[in-house]
Amino acid sequence: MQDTFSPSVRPNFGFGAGAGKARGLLTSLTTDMKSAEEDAYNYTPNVSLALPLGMGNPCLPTQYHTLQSSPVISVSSCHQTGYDLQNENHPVSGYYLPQGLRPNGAPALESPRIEITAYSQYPENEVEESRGEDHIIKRGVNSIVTLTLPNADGYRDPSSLSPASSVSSRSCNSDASSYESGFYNYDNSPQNSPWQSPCVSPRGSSSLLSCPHAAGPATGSPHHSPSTSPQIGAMAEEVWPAQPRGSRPNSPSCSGSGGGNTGGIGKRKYSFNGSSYHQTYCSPIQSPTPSPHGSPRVSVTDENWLANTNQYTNSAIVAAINALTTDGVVDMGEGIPIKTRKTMLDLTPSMSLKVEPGCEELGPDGELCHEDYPSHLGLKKENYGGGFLDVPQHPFSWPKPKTYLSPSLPALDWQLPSCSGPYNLQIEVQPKSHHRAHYETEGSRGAVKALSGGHPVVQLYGYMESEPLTLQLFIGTADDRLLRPHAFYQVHRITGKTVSTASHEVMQSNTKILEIPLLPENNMRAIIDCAGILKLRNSDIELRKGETDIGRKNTRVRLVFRVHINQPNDRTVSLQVASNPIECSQRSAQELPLVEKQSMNSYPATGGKMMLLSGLNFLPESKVVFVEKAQDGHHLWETEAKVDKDSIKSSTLVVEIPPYRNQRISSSVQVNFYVCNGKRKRSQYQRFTYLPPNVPIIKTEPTDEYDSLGTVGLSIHSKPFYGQPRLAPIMPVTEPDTCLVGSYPSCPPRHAVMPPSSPSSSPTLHDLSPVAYSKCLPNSPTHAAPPGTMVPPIQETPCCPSLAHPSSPDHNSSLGMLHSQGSPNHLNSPGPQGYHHSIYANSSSSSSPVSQPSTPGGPAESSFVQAYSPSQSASNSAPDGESAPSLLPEDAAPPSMAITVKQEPQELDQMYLDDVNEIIRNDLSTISVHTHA
DNA sequence: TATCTGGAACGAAGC
DNA sequence: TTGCTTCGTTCCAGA
Repeated sequence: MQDTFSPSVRPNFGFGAGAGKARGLLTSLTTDMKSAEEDAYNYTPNVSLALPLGMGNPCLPTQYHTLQSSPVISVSSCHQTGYDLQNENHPVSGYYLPQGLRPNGAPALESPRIEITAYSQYPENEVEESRGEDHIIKRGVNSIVTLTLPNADGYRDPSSLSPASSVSSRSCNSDASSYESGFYNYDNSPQNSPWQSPCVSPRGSSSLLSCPHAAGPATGSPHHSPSTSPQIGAMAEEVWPAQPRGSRPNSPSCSGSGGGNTGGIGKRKYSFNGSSYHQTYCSPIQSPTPSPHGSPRVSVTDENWLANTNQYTNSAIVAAINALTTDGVVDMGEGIPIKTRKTMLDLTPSMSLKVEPGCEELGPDGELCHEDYPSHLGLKKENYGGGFLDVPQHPFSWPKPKTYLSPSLPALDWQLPSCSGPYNLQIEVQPKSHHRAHYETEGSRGAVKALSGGHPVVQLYGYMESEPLTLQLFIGTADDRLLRPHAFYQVHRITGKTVSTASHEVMQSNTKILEIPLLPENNMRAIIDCAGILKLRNSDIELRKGETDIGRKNTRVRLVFRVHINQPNDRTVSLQVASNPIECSQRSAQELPLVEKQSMNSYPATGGKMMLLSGLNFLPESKVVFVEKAQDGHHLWETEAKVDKDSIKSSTLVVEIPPYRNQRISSSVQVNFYVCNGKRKRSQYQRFTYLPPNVPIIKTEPTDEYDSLGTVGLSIHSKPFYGQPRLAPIMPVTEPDTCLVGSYPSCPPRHAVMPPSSPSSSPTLHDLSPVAYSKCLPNSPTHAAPPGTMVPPIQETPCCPSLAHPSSPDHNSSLGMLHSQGSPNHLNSPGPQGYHHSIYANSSSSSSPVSQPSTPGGPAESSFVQAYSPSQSASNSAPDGESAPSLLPEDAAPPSMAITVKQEPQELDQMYLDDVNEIIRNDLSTISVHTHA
């Protein structure tokens, strides 16, 4: 949020070219805005510049401790590497590119921004840096203004956090919060928040020297960004006026339209051409100057904002101009909705609160504040007492992990690997695919459960220290874009007798994070029985400035787990894994067909075999459609499979595998199929691989649960729902964890550290090393990949080849990965689809010089991925040994596969998501047009 | 009694 | 513009 302007971030600017460019821009901001925009949107070539973190980032080293010697204004545009790949239809290659622009997934790092560093402009004292939401306020030595062109900071209001576990928790949406709402939170985004930038090694990397900025706000804490928004998530909550339960009045929507529950007038319309959508993109909010008041954002009036079709850039520019004209002092009041202002004001006081010991306890990273920490409680009550429901502290406590020592934790929208070096974070037990989220007006609907009836389980492998760690959990998106915090859902802490796992909430960049202890005595394994999902009113979120996502039909989420491991060298390794998608709406859960398992993942092109599908909401009229798409998104083939109507049950369905359109394929071909219950009622895409006729099929052992199904004598394979395959208990399929290009040392062999099966580890692996980063990040615009490319958004390399069990059927995937470091398998991976190679402090950087490929979206990677995707996908999709890839010689697969196999980057085929994506695409294209025009 | 759940009503948006 | 459908949000009631 807010504070994103951390010194660390600056490094980006530090890049020679980038810096120079930036300066030029400054001088000609007014006139050159367009170019800036273009940069932002197109991810122009500055690839090198784009890499925020990379080696190029000089910042890292001294950033925290050293002041910059000279003011620097730089504009950098980073590329996102892999976003577009996923979009099949993006007219604009850069759809996702504008990172800053889009909260969606664009890595903050890549978003173009303008940073202004004023050295002595502000008395050190005057500069208060708040770590964004966090409460830490630091006095910055230098004031640096960072303007993120496109996005604003607020991904979501900090305020949006519902009071922890309290049932009556207030929604973030409360009026108070609205102020922030306007901004997309990119705070976390690397761009904005320095500390999060991977490249930075908090403690000392000499490399940083190169970055003048680094010194930046040394203010003591990298966390603090001068410009940071005053708001603190927690504070916001507290500030909110108490809202009677069930009353809608507070929601913006209500106020605006006086309308119905859903938000009447205020509700956004989904037409992209119209301005309505634009409204949300608002101003760049970050105030360049540290505002004592706490309002960090540069205000841009809505009118102004709206006027521009290129809101992102324009706003950014405007913000920059404002910043310049005001010397960084921005009149927050201007352009900010009354409501917002009010909130801001309210928040002001909270700033001080931020400086709470509790937060500090966690570590230098100001971002993380434990709301629940006892130490905080007192403060909260005192300060926020009125109308705020204090969340009871969790009775459990555990030794405070030292994981947060690193000031530069990655932003929540960063794509992190699930394994790195010896460590591997895995979801041993996936959550159920449906979990009805509760509104603030409702009581809790309980913790997310596992399919088996228990709860999700997460385990960290490879960690041998005695020091406990903290597992972070937040609600992430599950659409086809990069994984990022979900704007419309927050994790909700569940407490009670039935909850065995300690936890507490923390706010980071307007996203509530549940922190759960990972204890050595528990084998670094945590049962997630303390996490529910809170639904925020769409109207509340959509009305926020800068919010670009729409809530309607955007009801799918993923549980995102992170762990930060401090290394001896003071570096921090951050791992992340995301669960399978979870449908959170009541209606969807009741109406949409869901395929949870399928008896086989692959079969010869001749087809004809019966496949048993297991899931929910199957109807007599359900249809099963096999689809093959080209990389450009075009349908190459589509056919309706024969369904055995007699055997249809609500939870099982038997379908005959249709023959593939080409019976003579020489390599496996991945297609998808879905179950359709009618218009707009389709299941997600399920993967299926057609094998060359002559390929021997290896069958996996049927799982117990399906043994009886024998109707067709089929064994069911658990299927990864989204990107991640579900592991069958018996035959755990290792998801091909992909890593960013192997920059990072491969994960330890699973046998050594890992459990036999790794179900859901997210595919992420990226090299965090700075070097890798620099190389990777800058993907060429090409990355923007042709619209509609099926290539996974982010190219990941199989992260831990070793992860694949030799014994596991999945093995193939591992093979593929081995050969190609970037395997696209993440297609399935639920997790982050793009990884920031961010290991900010990662020691391993050296390990993989190669990191290049890992770059999401990097051209090279793309191609690479394509080539292997088939196999990978196959492997991914078919964990069971049947997948062709495993069978095929390593050499054999690649080339041909590239041609025949199309990978679906995202399996979100839900109509919902499609709709949303479509809208966004349209919107973007419109913007793009304007920009170029 | 409080919490969890499932179901459904209500109203607005979308078509 | 109207009517129907879809969806989000709130409310109710039972376990």
